[in-house]
Amino acid sequence: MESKLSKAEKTRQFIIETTADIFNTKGYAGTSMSDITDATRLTKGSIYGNFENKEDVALAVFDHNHARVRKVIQQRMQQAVTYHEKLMVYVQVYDHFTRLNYFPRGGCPILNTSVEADDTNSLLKERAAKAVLEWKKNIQALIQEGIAAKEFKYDVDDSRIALSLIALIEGGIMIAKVTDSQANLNQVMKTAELLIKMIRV
Amino acid sequence: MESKLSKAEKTRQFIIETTADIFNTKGYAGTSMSDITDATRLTKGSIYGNFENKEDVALAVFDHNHARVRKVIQQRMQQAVTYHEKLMVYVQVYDHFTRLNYFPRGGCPILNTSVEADDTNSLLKERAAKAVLEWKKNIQALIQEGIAAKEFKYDVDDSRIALSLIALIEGGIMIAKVTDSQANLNQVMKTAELLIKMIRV
DNA sequence: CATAAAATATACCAATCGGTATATTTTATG
DNA sequence: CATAAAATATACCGATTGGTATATTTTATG
Repeated sequence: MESKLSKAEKTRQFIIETTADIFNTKGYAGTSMSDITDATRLTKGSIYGNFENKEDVALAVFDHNHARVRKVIQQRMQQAVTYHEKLMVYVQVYDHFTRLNYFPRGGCPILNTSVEADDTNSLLKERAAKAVLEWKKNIQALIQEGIAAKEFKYDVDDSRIALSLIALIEGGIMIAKVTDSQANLNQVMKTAELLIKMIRV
Repeated sequence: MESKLSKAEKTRQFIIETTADIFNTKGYAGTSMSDITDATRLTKGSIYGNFENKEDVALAVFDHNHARVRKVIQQRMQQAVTYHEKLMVYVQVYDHFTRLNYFPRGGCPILNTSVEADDTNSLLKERAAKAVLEWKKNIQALIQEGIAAKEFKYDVDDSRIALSLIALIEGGIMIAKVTDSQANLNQVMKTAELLIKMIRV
């Protein structure tokens, strides 16, 4: 019988899922192979049978964590009708950043990976950079469609708005996590809301 | 003769200065004692004679890097006349973030330390949190003085503006560093400028 | 310039690091 | 149910980790 996932594929997925939070809290340098074997209750042989090395696990984990966050956003965005509402999904999601458990423990994987890897690990950096630029592109597309639908002003600087929204979110998360205050993120999200309001016709 | 600094104090300062960039690029977990001895050409005995442990070095290095950034801002702010100009110092400084070498290699120490330490090191986290809240307080004070001087609207939400400015800057730095694009930070700083313009009477 | 104290270097520690070669077990297939 | 292949476990590697006890050197002082 063809099982959907081979044993190894299942193990691989299991390793990724059980170490997802570890990498996202302790970081790449801070996570050891023994952290991985302890958490999975597997041995090194099993880990190295499914991954090339620690970096390879970290890369797969980043993709997994990133996909998880994306999924939450996309899901909510489908419910939204207007483009204004669609953009506001970001504000709403990060307004409940702490409470909701959509997010992997340790916060935003893009932020964590970007900040750790930008000077130390080119492969992880590349993934994080791609994630940021893809995110930017998605927001720009929403704005452009909103313009076409006469919802947003025709001369909106979509690139600037997209980058600023991302910066507010990621910077807001940084502040909220280090000060242990979701309220601080909420205040930043109010400015994000203002930014979105300002581009409406 | 009373020398200003004792030998040990000079060595301590030397260790802090020569490892400042290392900690800020590789992070706390990523920096090893041998990184420190290699860079300083000192031995472990000398390092441990002046610091309790690695964490103790990292804490001193954070204070040093943070003070360095603060100094640049304060210096420029003294030249500014109006409160609008004072707030714009942030925009101007981070508009040249990459070019200028005020900043320690590795980017913003507050961002780096916050993101790494918020789930792993309570002492470093505490320092970073203090730095953020002090920064926030300073911006709020500028806004309040600007209000008193009839330069800013009387009903400005100073807390929200302060947090949003910080978020834009730190989020913008994250984006710029991971995408290797100062231009991305400049676009975010344009929004910061807009934010500052909006509170004027 | 002798001497005590302070600062630095040397030599070492057990533990852990990431990684690998090989043995064992589990799985799929005829 | 035998067998080959795939997956996992065992046992090990040298290097490096953060840290310390002690020896040596440098500094300040009477």
